[in-house]
Amino acid sequence: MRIIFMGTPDFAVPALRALANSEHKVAAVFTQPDRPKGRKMILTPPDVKICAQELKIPVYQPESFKDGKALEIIKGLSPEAIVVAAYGKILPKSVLDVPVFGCINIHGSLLPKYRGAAPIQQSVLNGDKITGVTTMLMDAGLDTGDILMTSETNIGDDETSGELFNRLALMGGKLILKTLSALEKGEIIPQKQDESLATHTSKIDKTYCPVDFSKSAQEVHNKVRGLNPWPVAVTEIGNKKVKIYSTKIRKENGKAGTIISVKPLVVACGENSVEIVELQPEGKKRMPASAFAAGHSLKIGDKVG
RNA sequence: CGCGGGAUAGAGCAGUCCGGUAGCUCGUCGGGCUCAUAACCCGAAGGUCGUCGGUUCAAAUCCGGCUCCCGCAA
Repeated sequence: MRIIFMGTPDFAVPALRALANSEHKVAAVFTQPDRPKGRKMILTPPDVKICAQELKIPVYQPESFKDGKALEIIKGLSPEAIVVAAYGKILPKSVLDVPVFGCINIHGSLLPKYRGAAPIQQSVLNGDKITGVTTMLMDAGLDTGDILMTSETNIGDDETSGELFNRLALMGGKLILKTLSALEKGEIIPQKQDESLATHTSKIDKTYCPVDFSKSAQEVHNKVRGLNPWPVAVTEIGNKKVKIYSTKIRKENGKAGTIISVKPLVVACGENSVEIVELQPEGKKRMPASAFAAGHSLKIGDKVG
């Protein structure tokens, strides 16, 4: 099948690679324009662009679809399908209507649950046990199109968003191949989404980061792993701002938000407690919590948060 | 010139303002105690104080250049 691929971050890369290595022909890749990133605001190309260049596939980075130029390019490529994975732009109906097989989105949740921006992190934050990837036919709404195929997986008790991202990205790559070949053979009956089960997720930003130790240890743990590797849960220990990279749930109880053990470093929560395993103080590198404790003479009863 | 923190023993920190034999917690190694231990006690090893230059009788500390690391903001 002749396809156009649209995607931006690392999540989309395995799908692009899977397609490029398949019997399908990736005629072009659309991705977001290069953006300034990092401390020095260096202009950085999206991961998908880097991958596409390596695969010698033409790359287009339109700022907008509004002026119709991008539409002309897409029509000129005469794709049979457009595959979209975390592209980060809304496609107008005029584009959706171009390919005969339609525009197929790879979404990082089991739709209709978690429509929208950050489904993978949201599923970890909520402590879900099961998630997956969905391929769907895009329509004018936000992740509201008919479902083609799904693939499920369990979320590990200590799995981080980053780890789940990687797994789902690979699953997405496999699923899109299955979906395309089934579509070609006419073996798929698109399923309407059950609107009564639909939920939405918003973008994750740093307002999610502060940890509330009055919540249960499980909720704290979910926040820590859900926000890893970005933007990372934060709190304050000994007047220092620290990011918390990983925690373990423990059964001890105590006054919420206080240290109940220094070695290992354990903080009491509203219910049970969490051991802080790895953290990063402001201006410092990541370090084991034991190292941080060694240099800051923390005491049992010290307040955290 | 976006704002800011940092580089000192294997790790994490103090010491820098006010120059004068480099210290703390942890780890490591040896010994002791113990049924036992990640607990406790005793002891030991381990550092050209990021780099280059300047001032000085004397620099981790004061002055200037350079390199690297990180937080915030975007």
